[in-house]
Amino acid sequence: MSNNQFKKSELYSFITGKASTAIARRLQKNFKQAGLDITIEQWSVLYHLWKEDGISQQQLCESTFRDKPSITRLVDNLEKLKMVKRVPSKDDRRINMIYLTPEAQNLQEQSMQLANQTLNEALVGVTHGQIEIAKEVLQQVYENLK
Amino acid sequence: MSNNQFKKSELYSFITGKASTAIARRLQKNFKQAGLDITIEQWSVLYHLWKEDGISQQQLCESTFRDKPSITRLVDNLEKLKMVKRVPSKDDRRINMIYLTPEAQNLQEQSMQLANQTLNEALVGVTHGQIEIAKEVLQQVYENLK
DNA sequence: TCTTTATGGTTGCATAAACAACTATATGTC
DNA sequence: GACATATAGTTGTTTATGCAACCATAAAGA
Repeated sequence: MSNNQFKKSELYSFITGKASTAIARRLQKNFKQAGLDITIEQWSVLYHLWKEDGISQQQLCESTFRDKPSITRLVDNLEKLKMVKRVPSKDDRRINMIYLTPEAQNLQEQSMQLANQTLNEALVGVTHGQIEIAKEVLQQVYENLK
Repeated sequence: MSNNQFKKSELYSFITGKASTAIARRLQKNFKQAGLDITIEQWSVLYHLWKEDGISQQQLCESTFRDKPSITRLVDNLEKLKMVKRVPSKDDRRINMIYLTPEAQNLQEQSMQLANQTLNEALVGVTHGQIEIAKEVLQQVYENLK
């Protein structure tokens, strides 16, 4: 039942997120090297819009696990970069629907390829089975705390 | 040999670090609730000083996986909070040795207890064996990219 | 309908990160 | 010893986060 007893040391890098920080830095570096001038946080917003275009800021909050002010400002910056457009909803005037511009649509293929490449770099020497378990653990942690 | 073929979807939350973000938020919340007024980033610096007091900023960069400007400013803020003190090295005048104040020494027990509690909250329903594998994966990712 | 409450989004403020450029001191080489 | 190079730390700028407070609109309840 309880995890109370096991050894915690070395587990604190979990908290500081060294692994995901390292992945994020590498992805950013790979973007830059390819001449892609967006931040990974902006990319994470585009990623969800590529899956479904025209969703509200609130939906972006949930799918990117960010709070409302963060999304407001990421959308601000993406709008400045002419990557997305805010379109007021006709049904509910509180809602902004966020749409990709053609320019952002063009980034999908290249950036996803760079993301895949980055994951491959990250996972050298890790087996498929280990990855599956790590995914399960991280998913469970997220479910426990969200 | 190659991880090229396996399914990448759902793995992108690895990049965005949803799990470690969730842990960090919960730890911050637990600190706050206990009346501990430090950020988790400041805590991560103190954590390494509790393990070894009187190390240089450069050593803190390496152990916390942060760059030099980040450590400069974290130490700035910790100094304002009277948690640490910069002491110029006599051997090498480029170096600041960072020492805990008694006040910071007193925080160790309580904050580590809160960190353990947070990990327990995070790992509910996860087995010891799964945790070991997740640790190995994250460690390998870090080694691959650092 | 009028009032309360909930929801979607924005703004202000403090902290932190990434990157580049910089200063000061040490080390290595001729 | 003089000059080049490396190392330790700081500063400036842009972007992002977390939290609280706020505004506008919608939905629910009396």
